[in-house]
Amino acid sequence: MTHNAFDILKGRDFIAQVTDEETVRKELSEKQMVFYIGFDGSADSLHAGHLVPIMAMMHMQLAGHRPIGLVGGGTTMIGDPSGKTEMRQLLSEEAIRANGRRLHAQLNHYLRFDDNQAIAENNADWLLDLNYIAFLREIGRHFSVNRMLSAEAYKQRLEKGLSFIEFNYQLLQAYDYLELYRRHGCTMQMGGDDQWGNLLAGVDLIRRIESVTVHAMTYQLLTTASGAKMGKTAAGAVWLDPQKLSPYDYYQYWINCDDRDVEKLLKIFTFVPLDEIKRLVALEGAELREAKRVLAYEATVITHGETEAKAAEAGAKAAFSGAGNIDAMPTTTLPRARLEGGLGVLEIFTEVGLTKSRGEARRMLQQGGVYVNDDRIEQIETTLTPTDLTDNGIVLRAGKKKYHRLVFE
RNA sequence: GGAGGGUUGCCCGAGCGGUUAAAGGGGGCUGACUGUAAAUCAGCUGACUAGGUCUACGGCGGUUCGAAUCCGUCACCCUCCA
Repeated sequence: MTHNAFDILKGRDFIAQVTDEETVRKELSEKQMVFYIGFDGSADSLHAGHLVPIMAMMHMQLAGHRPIGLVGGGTTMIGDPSGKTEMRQLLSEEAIRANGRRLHAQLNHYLRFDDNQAIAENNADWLLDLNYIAFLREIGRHFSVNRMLSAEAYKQRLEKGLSFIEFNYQLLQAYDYLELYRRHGCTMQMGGDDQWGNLLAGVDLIRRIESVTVHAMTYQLLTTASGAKMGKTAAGAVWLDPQKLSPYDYYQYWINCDDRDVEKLLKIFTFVPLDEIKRLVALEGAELREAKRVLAYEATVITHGETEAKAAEAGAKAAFSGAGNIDAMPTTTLPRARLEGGLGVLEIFTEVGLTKSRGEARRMLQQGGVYVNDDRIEQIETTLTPTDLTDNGIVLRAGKKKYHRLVFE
């Protein structure tokens, strides 16, 4: 086993492209490197898609390197057109600032910032007050429009339309790198593979202005076996903020992954050693669920901590295999009087969020997807009363996988 | 600045005065099969006091017994010309 960060990342299939593999590998094994990853400030929480860069940063930090978590308070004012089909809604400065603070707070769960082991920056600090003319003279002159236009990242947008504000994005990101090089001696930028062009722009800029060779590395853009982007579901992003997505649901997201993705996900989203992963994914058929359990548990530990991960696991066991702790299921507490008065099944399913509307609850019931205490409900008018109580509560289930427990006081 | 094209449900996309809550596809949901997997098949997929009403085809206004469909206007997007 090696402790070289490069080999670790490579072994776990993070890496897509590197400016100079040999030099990067060498530098990573010989000295502490300061590196940065930028996070877009357009949402108020990170989501599972961001975990790839976060995990990469964690591996790097564990190997002794120093991460800079850059929040794009300035660049988000512009919007990165790379790989996007259309221009994003521009947010207010205030909203972007608030998002930036929350993102830094979240990064703090994953990286150790004490003793300056990691650095939190926000490019609003140097971008917002830039002088346009000075910027053009110092930075703009180093950029070739011809080359920018030929970049893959802009191809799609050249057909659909690209505004000048977005076209500037790359210059700003390159300038960020320069700034971080100057402030902190940062010599490596990492990012998703769609960022390759932007990263290289920064490398070029630093070479031209500072006559120094710095590096860039991209990690794979993950898609699931069925072709969807990692970290997105039809219901929305898989948020890392427990307020926005409960640890129970977070655990469910991972355990429900496609068989074909387990190995990839274990490598990227957990710290499980490679030979252990090899053993886990060698399991066949239903046995593979053991690997998924490890994946879900470990991933949940990283984001929500051990206590929450155990609770999520116990809740899942209670729901799906009759063992575990029934109290750990998603639960809503209601006044006992409501139960005594009779709780309409359609109402309560909608109230706890198992269905979005009464209409949906009705439809699901008609299709046989509404269960109370594991009994299928057939009558639309069914109401729950104290006789339905088992173990002091009532377990509602929508379809096969969505459980919710009611308790009364 | 000029000419033309466009804006439809979660997404793509048909419709071009009534029979359109709006074809078709994707996605999603439920059921069957299973392993909380995939694939497959079937059904469903605006809301509500559920068979009756309300809201919906970029915004507003108009014509008409009746409009997503016609007219005016505003906004945004695209293409070509300057």
